[in-house]
Amino acid sequence: MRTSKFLLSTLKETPAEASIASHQLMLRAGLIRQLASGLYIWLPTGQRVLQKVQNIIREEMDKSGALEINMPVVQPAELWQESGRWEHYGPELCRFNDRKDNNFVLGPTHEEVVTWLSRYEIKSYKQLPINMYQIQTKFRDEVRPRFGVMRGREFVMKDSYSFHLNKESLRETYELMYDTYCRIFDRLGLTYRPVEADTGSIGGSHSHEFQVLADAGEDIIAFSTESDYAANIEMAEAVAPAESRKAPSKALEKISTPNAKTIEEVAKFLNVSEKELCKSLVVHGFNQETGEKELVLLVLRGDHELNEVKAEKVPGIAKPLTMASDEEIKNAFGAAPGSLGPVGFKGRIIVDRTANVCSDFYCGANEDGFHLGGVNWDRDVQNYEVQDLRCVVEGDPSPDGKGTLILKHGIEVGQVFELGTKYSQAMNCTVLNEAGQNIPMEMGCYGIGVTRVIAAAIEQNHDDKGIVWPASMAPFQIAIIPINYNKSEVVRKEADRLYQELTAKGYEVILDDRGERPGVMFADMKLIGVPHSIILGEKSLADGMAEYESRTSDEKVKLPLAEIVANIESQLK
RNA sequence: CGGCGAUUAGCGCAGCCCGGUAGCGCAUCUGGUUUGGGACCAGAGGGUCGCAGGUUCGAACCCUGCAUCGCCGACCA
Repeated sequence: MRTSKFLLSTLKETPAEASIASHQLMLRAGLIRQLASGLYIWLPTGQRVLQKVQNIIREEMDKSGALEINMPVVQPAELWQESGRWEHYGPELCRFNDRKDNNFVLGPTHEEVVTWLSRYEIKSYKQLPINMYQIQTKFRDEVRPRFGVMRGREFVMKDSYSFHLNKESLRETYELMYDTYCRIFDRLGLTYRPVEADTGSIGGSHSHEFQVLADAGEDIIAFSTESDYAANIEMAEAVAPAESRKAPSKALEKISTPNAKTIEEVAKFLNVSEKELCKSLVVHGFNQETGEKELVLLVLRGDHELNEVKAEKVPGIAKPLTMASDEEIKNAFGAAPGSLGPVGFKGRIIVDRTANVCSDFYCGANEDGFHLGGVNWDRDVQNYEVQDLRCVVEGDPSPDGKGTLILKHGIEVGQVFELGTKYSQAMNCTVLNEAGQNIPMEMGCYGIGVTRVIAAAIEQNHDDKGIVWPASMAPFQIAIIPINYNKSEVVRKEADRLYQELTAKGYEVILDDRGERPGVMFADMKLIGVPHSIILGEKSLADGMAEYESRTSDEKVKLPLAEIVANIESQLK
């Protein structure tokens, strides 16, 4: 490619809307342009990267035996009504009507469509297992699109779906996909970790996420210092403290705490550590026998945070987790949030494992402006349950008993699920087994955020000059930077000759034939992150020399012209 | 969806408080000079000042509403 025939579209200044490195660099390097909130155009440079990532994914998926298909972006609402997700998916699912007033959705994912497909195509266990994938555009009307393509509304995803006669077969393919994903992310040159994950709204029983480690990541991952244990913080278990609760040593007392409402304020006012307080949160729940709505009080130690995913999984707590309104709280407790506590509360109380070993603690008195001190479980509060409710913090013991936990930010670039029969049962997707019985197929699903992978790669690989692509993703492998291309015939001839030679050998080369000043060319090629550069100048050429520069080092190496190609080829191997 | 903020040339911004000729830097185009790390000189083009309404002799500026974009939070295969 010659720059004069290309749309380089680099920017010297950073557009104001971009806050993280990958977003800024994708705009500056001319990879993407924003069309509207969460919607992006992929410019030629970006499209080249996108295609490289897609090709790697496609190669590895094909190698794993998966079959590529292509499903429509637009899907009939009936399928979503069948699966039940028409009601449950919420406003993120973009719905619309066609001219005949039929309901449709823009596909945020394709479980329904692929299940419909299998229902018609798969009749016999002899056709199983089968794994079908596509690389395709998805649309999710995100509440808050941000960080460029990291969380766009429209994005490219590789999604695959496997169908099985039984759980053993599903587990085999799950493992195969897990390994395939490792190979894909290895080839993409990413630093990542597979971690145990929650299954979220897609449902299912068993799941791993593939997390690219980066400070800009929106997820938090817990790792063990001494074992392979790694889990999304949503899933990471806070094990029950080893020490047992101390016996009460103080009497219950009521303390006036004017204007102290938050844990921080109360701790400061009482001049005690936040660990000596317990915080009380009120959420919606329902009676498990009658189904009647009720408020549930969750109690955590003052310095801990509620893990909403864990709370939602407790039977009798509303899903999605909903905090009670101030009015509901006032009616049930006689006090506003900021002065709530378990003492005297008649409803259901769920206590976090760690809060449960607190003794002589402080909590709200259920009277505005007052807290209680010297509170003790059993003595002062009798009817409560104990659950794991909190987010783990650094230093907590690892759930596998080996080492302690550390926390890091991650970008979720892939996830694998064992779905089981959630969709096949709801949508009557069955197969005949050897005994001639119709049974619902076991399903798995496996996704990779293709566009997000690119942002994640840049988060991990950039410097102050621009993107430093992993070799497998770079839009071009080699840049030829001729100084005085438009004036010096010697330079122009050699640049053109090298360009032809390298292109003929199948390398992806960009020749900067704009005749720009050297600094401009150096800056642009670094910004878009071309891994290898050949610099041609009149003086060096007179001595039969050219210069080589790698994107990862600022040093230029002078080499005889005759060796320059062989030198680069050895590095590209 | 809540809180905050922004919207003026392709990009980054000033002008608004205190109403009266719409500006700066970068980018673009022309000519010249220059050519080893985002040059210089001279000139040129480019604006419904987000939209609608109001106040006023007169609104980028004051007032009201709306829209869009962003940030923080909530949310999220």
